Amino acid sequence: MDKNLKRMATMQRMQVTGLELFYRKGYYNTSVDDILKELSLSKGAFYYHFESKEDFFTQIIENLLVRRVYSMLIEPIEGHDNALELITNCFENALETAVHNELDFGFVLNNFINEFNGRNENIMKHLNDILKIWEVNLVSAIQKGKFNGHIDRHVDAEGVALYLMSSYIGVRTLMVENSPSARKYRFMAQLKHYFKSIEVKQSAF
Amino acid sequence: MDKNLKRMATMQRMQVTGLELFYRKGYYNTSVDDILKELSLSKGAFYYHFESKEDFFTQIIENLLVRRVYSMLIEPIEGHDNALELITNCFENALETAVHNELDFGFVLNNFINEFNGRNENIMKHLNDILKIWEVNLVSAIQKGKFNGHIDRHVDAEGVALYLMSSYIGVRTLMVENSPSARKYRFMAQLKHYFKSIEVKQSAF
DNA sequence: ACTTAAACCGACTGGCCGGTCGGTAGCGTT
DNA sequence: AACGCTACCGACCGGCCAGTCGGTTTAAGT
Repeated sequence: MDKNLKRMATMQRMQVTGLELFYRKGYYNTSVDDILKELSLSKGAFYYHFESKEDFFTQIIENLLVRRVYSMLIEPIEGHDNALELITNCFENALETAVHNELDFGFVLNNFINEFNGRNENIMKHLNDILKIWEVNLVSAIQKGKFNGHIDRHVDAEGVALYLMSSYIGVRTLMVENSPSARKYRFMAQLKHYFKSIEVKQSAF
Repeated sequence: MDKNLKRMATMQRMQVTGLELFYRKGYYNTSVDDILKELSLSKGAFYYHFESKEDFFTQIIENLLVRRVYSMLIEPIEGHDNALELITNCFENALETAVHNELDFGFVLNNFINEFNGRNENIMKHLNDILKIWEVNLVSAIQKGKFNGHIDRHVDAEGVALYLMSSYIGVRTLMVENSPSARKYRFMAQLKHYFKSIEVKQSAF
């Protein structure tokens, strides 16, 4: 078990650095040696722990990406409060980390999906699974909102989820170069506008 | 001039095929030879007409991308009719071509921006210019809509433009794998919802 | 028929990158 | 002290790719 710890620690270090570099420079434009140089490790170490570059990336998805998407985009919307408020705060926080140029997982997904689309079916399946998880959880949050009387009963939960995911993914691309902070602010304002159009109309009777 | 025509024709063929392949496989994953093979041309022909792969791509942006973004995303919203209707129809058409897996230029921009972000500043500038043009035209269409009494005077035109671009770019990523046609339909329904929240409220008096 | 230049050919180079493999350092076990 | 195993080293291989260059084809001009 002690030995296993050593093994795990090295693999973890490689994966964390790998994700960081793949995110910044893209999968195909990051060589295995790039990652190894960062860690002062050798090719031998890499291929001792992983079968191939693709296997390495697959494990990164399963060990790091999935969990971080959970903690950043899914757990925050799981409560029983007003779903629209939960989602608003969740997006606000996620975009705030994006403003600071940190790893942001809606955008990471967008990047990787674009890079692997039509090129690596296996990895695409993994990435789509994560999107699916996000989507399912958004849908159920919205349905909960309808049940709790915060959201208009007539809205299409899947449609709203799709629209939310779309706008989030898209705004991240638009934030990469031009005044991310201002764009985040504008985006959140419009999101609230949109939410007003689907929340229950409480006429002032 | 006759000679120039030959020259132009060959360069045009290379650029059209180049854009097609860069779009499908990515810039860095498409070799110059890939493009040449498709056209039964040789390396010599390529480097006779273009200085480098990067120069080639820059010319593709300026000669093809810019124009097609104009005809697909900008000209359709330039009229004096109801801005929200114009934009709705424009997005509807653009997403319809996307459903059929054709070149779709909102998505092309997203792809390329992700690929070049942090890697090639020069190309990024060109791509951002196109986004800027799109944005400016959306903003002015919305302002026209406010002036013409179709859109609520209190809305933030830049915010709406950003939100529209975001959602469009994002939904294209989400359409690449899962039931694009159904998602297009859902997306358009939500877009109309959103538009209802920013159009002028005409109480039925 | 001869000249000239534009257009195009394709073998080659140098560098990078994923993956291999024969070795070895360190450490616990006996 | 000898063994054996995990973790790691780094030289090397084969393939790919952007870019080069000496040469050939084509066609217009004279």
